[in-house]
Amino acid sequence: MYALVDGNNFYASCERVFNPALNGKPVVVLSNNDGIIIARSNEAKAMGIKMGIPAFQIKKQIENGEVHAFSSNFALYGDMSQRMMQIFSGFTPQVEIYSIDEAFLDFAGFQNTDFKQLGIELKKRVRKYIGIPVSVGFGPTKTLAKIANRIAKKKMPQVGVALIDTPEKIQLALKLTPIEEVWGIGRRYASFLQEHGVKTAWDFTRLPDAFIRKNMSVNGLRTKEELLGTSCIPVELVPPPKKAIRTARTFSKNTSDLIYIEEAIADFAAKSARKLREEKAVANLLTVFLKTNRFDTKKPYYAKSFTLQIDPPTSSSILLIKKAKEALKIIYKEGLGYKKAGVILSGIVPEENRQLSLFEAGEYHKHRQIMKIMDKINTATGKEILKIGAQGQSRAWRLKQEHRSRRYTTRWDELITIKI
DNA sequence: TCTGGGGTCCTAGGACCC
DNA sequence: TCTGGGGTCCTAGGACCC
Repeated sequence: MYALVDGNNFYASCERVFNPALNGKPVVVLSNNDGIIIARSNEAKAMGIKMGIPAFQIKKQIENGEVHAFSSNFALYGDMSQRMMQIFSGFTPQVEIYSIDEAFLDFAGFQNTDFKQLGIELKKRVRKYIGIPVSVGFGPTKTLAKIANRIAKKKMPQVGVALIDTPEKIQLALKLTPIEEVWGIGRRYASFLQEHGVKTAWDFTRLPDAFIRKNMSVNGLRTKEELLGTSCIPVELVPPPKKAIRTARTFSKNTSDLIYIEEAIADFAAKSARKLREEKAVANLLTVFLKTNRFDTKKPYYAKSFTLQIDPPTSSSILLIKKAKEALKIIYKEGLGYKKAGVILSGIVPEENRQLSLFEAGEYHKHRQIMKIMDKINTATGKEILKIGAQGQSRAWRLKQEHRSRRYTTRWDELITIKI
């Protein structure tokens, strides 16, 4: 038996933990730059506020206090997430952290367990210690656990726990689940399947294997098997090493200024490099991309990327910034208003497997020492106190965050400063 | 005026090798 | 008139997830 546990309206719930006056009120959380809606409380959903819509569409309701809006505060959500996962691991050591707000729990070997009761207990404990409401779905496969979770949330919100443990319940659950709600069936496949008369998860399991294989690759087939109760997606207790690391931002304003863009790209490269060092890895490919505003119908859309080989592979912010600037110069065209840019590191290998070239050993160790100290200080202070000069001070491209809450759980200095 | 960010996997087709 | 077979690796594009 597997469980899928997730935080209800996770980001909105995190904000409420520190602002209980907002319980029962419409709350939304905005993306970077206060751009779009990325989380909604039930009350906000009930008002018809859709996921992913641009924030300006509900600007009025935010300003007149009808809706409470928060800029995203990922330092807070990340920390709350860790605490929540900690509670999960008190129920089984087999926990796969699937995303910031959800985890698969593997209950292999739990004989004669009342899972429903276990789910209720888990919910209670998370609520008590973390303050976040969660939903729990149990099923014999991960895909069915997902479905059970959805049913718990939609059909039995008072309990918030659902269990699929017999063939009869599997069938019923599949018939209750619209095809577009199935894990692994996205927008494209859903509309394709609907055109072929598939409305529910149950209809999908009636399709011939050959048809699924031909149109949806082996993944489609796997989903079918999982829906029928045969587990083929294992729980991953150890996160696999990253294959790509990316840092990208939308600028709050269009800019054509190469100096500012260079600064932004340098900062993205440094941030990516730091994530790379956290993985204890080095990269041998670096991609820089640059885009104009894709929503502007009056001007031609320009989006280009360029990838450079990094030889020998490195995780040094200094070297990666240098490379990123090179790549930027290749794709930068004067006179365009750029809206978004980013840096992607790939070709990632563990640091210990790194091929050392004969002549760079000295420089490599020098950089390594500098980075180590930099990371140590920045981690200890919780701020980016030490930076490479190229990352700049002006931050003209900085994020717009008009509604950010405090970093309640991770930034004590900030709290104290505000009190004074 | 204003539209996010960070990932993964699969497949087809081309380049290249013997 | 006639133009092999078998394999690997890489990349771009398209699908998916949160």
